[in-house]
Amino acid sequence: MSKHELARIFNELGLLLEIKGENPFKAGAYYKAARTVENLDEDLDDLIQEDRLAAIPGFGKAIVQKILEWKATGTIQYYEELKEALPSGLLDLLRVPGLGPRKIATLYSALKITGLEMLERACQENLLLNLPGFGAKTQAKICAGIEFLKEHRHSFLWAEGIERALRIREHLAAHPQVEEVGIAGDLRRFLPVGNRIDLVVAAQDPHSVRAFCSSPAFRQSLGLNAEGRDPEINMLSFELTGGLKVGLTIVDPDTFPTALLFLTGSAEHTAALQQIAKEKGFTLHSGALQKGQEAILCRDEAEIYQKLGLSYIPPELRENRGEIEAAAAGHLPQLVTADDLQGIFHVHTTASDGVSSLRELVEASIAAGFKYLGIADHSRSAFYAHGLGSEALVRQWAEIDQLNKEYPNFTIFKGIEADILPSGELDYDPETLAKFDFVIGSIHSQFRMTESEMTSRILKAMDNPFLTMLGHPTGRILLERPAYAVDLEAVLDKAARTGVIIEFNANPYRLDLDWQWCRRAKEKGVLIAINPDAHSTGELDLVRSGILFARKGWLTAQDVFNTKTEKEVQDHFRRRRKL
DNA sequence: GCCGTTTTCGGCCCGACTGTTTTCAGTCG
Repeated sequence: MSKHELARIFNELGLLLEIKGENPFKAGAYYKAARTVENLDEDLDDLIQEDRLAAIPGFGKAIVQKILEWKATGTIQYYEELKEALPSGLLDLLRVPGLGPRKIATLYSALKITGLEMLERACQENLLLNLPGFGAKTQAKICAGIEFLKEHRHSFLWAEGIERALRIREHLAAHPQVEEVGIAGDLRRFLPVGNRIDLVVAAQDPHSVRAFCSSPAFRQSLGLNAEGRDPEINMLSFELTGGLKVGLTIVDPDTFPTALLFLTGSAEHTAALQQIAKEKGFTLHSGALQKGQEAILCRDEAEIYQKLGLSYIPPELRENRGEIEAAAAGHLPQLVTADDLQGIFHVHTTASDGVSSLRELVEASIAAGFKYLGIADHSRSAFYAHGLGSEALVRQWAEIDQLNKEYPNFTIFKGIEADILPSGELDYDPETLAKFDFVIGSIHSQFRMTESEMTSRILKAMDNPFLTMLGHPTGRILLERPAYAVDLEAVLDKAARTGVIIEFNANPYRLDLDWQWCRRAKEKGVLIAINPDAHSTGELDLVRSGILFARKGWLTAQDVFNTKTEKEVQDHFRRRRKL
C-alpha cells in the first residue's frame, strides 16, 4: 500500500480515460494527482488523519474520495470498472513510440487491436496504412518500436527491479528455515538495466524452503508465475507479471558465499576468478572453493577473494574490466561514498516544473547534512516546464539572497539549466548568464541531428565561458529512448581541456553519463557532478543512489565535483569563467 | 476532474515536430 502504488493507479486512470476518449483535461487531472502523490513530502496517513487532503492543490472532491476509498479497500471502484471496460493490452501499446491514446483508440475501434502481438501482425499485413491519421511512415515507426520492445521484453530498470527483489526477499526472510537472503545478479552489480532478478537463499533445510517457494500462496502473493526448476542447482525460475524473470537459488548456509559470488557474476568476472583459482591449485565453482577434494569453507565473499590473493572487489566493479588485475596489485580505487558528498546541484523548484519550493528544498538539504545547494530551474525556451524569464529570475535571485542570509552556514548557488539551442547558443544573453553562479547546459530539443551536427552543437556550448556543466550528456531515457548521436570522446576531451564538468544524472531513467563513459571521463581527468535532477525534496535523495552507479564507473571522491567544499566549488566556478 | 472568478462555467503550460494532410491531429518534451 505504498504511495507509489496509488500514483500508479492515478496515472493509469488518466491513460484509460484518454484512450476511452474522455476529456483530456480530466485525464490530466489524474496525471497531476499521480505526480502530486508521488512527490508528497508528508505522510499520506497523516494527511488523512488530520483531514488535510483537500488542502493540497490538485486534490478536489473526487480525488480525495478516491484516495480514501483506496486506503480503506485497497482499490478504487472507478478504476476497476474502467479496466474492466478496456482490454488490458491497450496500455502496453503506449510503450510503442509514436503511439498515444488517440491512435490506440483508433487501432482498437477500427482493427480491434488489443495488444502488441496483434499490432505486430496488423503491421505485417499492412493494415495500418489506410487508417485515418496513419501512413507508411507511422507503420514503419511502429514496427521498429515493437522490435525494440520485444528485444527488451525482460529488461527492467534497476529501481524497478530492486523494489521487486526487496519484496521477494522480505517474503523469503519470513520463513523460519531461512538464514540469509542475498540479492545477486544484475541488481547487485548496479547495472542500470537488468535482465533477471537473482536471489540466493541460505537455508538449513533447502528442501522445505524450496517447497515453500513452489507453493501457490507464495507465488500468488508476489505475482510470480511460470515456474521452472533445475534440481541440480536448487534453482527455481519464475516470471513476474510484466515479463520480469526471477531466479531463486536455495543453498546450504555453508555454500552461500560461493553461490552469492557466482550468481552475482558477471560471468566474465567469475570465469576470470576460476582461472586464477586454477593457477593457485584450487578449483572454484558455485558450490565451493576446493583444494583437491577438500572443500575450503569461507565465511563470506571477502574470504574467497583473499584465498585467491585478491583484495575484496565490490560487486559493482565485477565486470572483468581490469578490476581483478587491480585487486591483485592492491590498486583498486577507493570508490566514492555517500559520506563524501558535500552538496547538490541541478535542482528544480516550483518556479519552473518542480513541486517543492526553494525554501523547502533548502531546508531539506540542510536536514540531509549538505553544505550547499545549486538551484537550476529550466531556462526560458522550456515553455512546457515554465522556463524562467527575466522577471522570474530576479524574483528567484532575491529569494536566494534572503535564504543565504537566513542560513549563514549553508550556501545556495544561483544556477540555471539552460537549453543548449540547436545553434549551440545558450538560452540567455551573456549579461544574464553572467549573473548566475553556475550554468548547466542541456539538450531538450532537436534530438535527431546527425552526430557531427550534435557534436558541434555541444562543443560550441562548451566554448561558452558561462557554461559550467553539461547536463545529461547523451539524453538517453533507459528502455525508452536511445542516446542522441554524439561523439562523446570529443566532448570529454573538450571537458578535460576547458574544465567543463560533466553531469552524472542520477534519475533512474537516465543514469547518464553511462558508467562505462564515466570511467573514460575519469581517465581523461574530467570532473563529474552527481546530480539528482530533483523536482521535489523527495528526489534530492537520488544523489545518494546515483553514487552507487557512479561507483560502477570507478569514480573516487576526487573525480566527483560535489564532494568539494563550498570554497573549492566557488573557486572552480570563478576559474572556469576566466578561461 | 480541478480551479477560480468580474464563481457554478470555461479554461486547463504550449510550442515544435512529424506525418498526415492540403489545414491539422497527435505525440512529445
